[in-house]
Amino acid sequence: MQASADEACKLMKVLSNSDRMMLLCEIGQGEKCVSELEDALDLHQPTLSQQLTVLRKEKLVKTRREGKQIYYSLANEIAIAVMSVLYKHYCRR
Amino acid sequence: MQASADEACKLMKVLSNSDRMMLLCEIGQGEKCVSELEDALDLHQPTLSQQLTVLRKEKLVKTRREGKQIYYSLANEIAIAVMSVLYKHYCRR
DNA sequence: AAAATAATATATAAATATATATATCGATTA
DNA sequence: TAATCGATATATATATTTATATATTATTTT
Repeated sequence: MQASADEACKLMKVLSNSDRMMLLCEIGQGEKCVSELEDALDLHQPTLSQQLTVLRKEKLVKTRREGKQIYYSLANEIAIAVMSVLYKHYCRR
Repeated sequence: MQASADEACKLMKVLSNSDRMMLLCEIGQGEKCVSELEDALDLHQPTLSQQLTVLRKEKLVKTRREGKQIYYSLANEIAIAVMSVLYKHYCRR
């Protein structure tokens, strides 16, 4: 039980930051490159990059390079399922 | 969007601690008093009490006193819905 | 091909938040 | 009023966030 709780918690930790949350929402609407995310979210570039690094390390997103740009997309079913529950309750109104 | 993300995040923060997570699982199986939770989770009493305080303040649980004992039960539908998704993925295997 | 530029990432330090331990307090009942 | 159950205060330890500066990789321009 401790082990399962730790795993679940790890996901909750990644989701417990509103910048990361909004990044996931944006990326969820379709693959986005970093500068598009920067425009959408109004964050300083290093802050954005740091939060994207967290999402990458925890395997919530995957990346693909195309020239100078790096494109991000969602990569984790469980996270998507949780986000969907949250969306229904906090956004769909 | 910022506002919705903040609200959702607040819930994620409460869930991003494995002690609180396990407390919610225990309480989810039926109302429990503090000493029962203490036996189930093997935490120092103040730690337990502090985490229960967080759950109370964020309205994830409600309490009822019966004599000296205080009984805890779940009180938040959204949290229950998220826990249920997590349970399916991390525990039901 | 070297230099300049654009897009993104990393290092590090300071600021802030969270968790934990020890001690103490308050309420209820016997 | 003593014993039990649970909450709170406070100090310390630890983790997270944020800002500033710098590095990396790819593309243009010369």
